[in-house]
Amino acid sequence: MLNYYIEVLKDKGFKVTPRRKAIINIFITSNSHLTADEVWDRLSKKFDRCGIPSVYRNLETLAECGVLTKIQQFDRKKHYGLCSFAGHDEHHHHIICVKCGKVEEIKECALIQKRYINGYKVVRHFMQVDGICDKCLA
Amino acid sequence: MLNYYIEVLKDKGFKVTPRRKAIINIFITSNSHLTADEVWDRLSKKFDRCGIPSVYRNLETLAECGVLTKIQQFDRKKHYGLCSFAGHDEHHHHIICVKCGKVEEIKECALIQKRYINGYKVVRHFMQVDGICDKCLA
DNA sequence: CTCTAAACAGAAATTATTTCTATTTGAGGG
DNA sequence: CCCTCAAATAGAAATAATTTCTGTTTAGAG
Repeated sequence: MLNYYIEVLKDKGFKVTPRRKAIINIFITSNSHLTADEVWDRLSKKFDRCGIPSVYRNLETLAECGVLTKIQQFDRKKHYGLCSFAGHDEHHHHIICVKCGKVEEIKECALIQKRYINGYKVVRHFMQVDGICDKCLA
Repeated sequence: MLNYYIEVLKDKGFKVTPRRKAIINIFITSNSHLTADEVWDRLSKKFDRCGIPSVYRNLETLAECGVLTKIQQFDRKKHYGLCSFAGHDEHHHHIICVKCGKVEEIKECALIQKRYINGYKVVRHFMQVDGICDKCLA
């Protein structure tokens, strides 16, 4: 699983550094979305020296690669979740469990083939669904 | 137009204050989405004394009423746009012109009637479409 | 008109994020 | 395996959006 994401990183021309591997692992094991601060906390336990600017930069880089996806929460922090569609070019969005924070991919999309809406030429769109996952429902 | 939004405010049990009327007017005349800072700039020209915390609070209040809608941009500021569906309970999303910033309502939505996706019980969802409006296309 | 909760100003605090500079390191090429 | 260098990094400091706090004002119900 880690190796797959590393390949995505390489493919996009980014270096595979210990921090980046560790950050991906943090997301794999956390099974939830995390903020820069939360990632930094966990990263600090694995590395003696660890700057927060690197965390911000790496999260942004990983999001650029599609390894992570940005998640909209109701605080003023940026949240990121692991995206299992990384590397694929498949159009998709995400659903997030409001209880446990789990992130999954969904393919439902009203707009995938629409080029114009209300006379606007569509440039991009994003959708986020918040829900409660099956485990949390049980 | 202003009066319509004022009614929405009243209906929700909020007071109709000079600042709030002025803020709504700013959005009506700007015909684009604005940040707290931009609203404050314009408000300061109409009122001698004008605190930025009030601007933040009022934008949040107006968004709560549905008079304004929050718009996701690629900076780290909160953006708000006037919503002409305020007061209606009609399900809708927004399309924003990436050139002039105009905001319009759209009804296209893949999820309106879906209660479950991937086994998740859907709590809420939001979608934003970025595009180029007809005027900017011409 | 009076009263009260809501709205307000202004200053100060908070905090997420970015910038800057010097140092280190991954990985391609010899 | 070593050299090289652009990319990645640490750490400190700066930035800037937003919130909190306190005391004052005001909208609107009665």
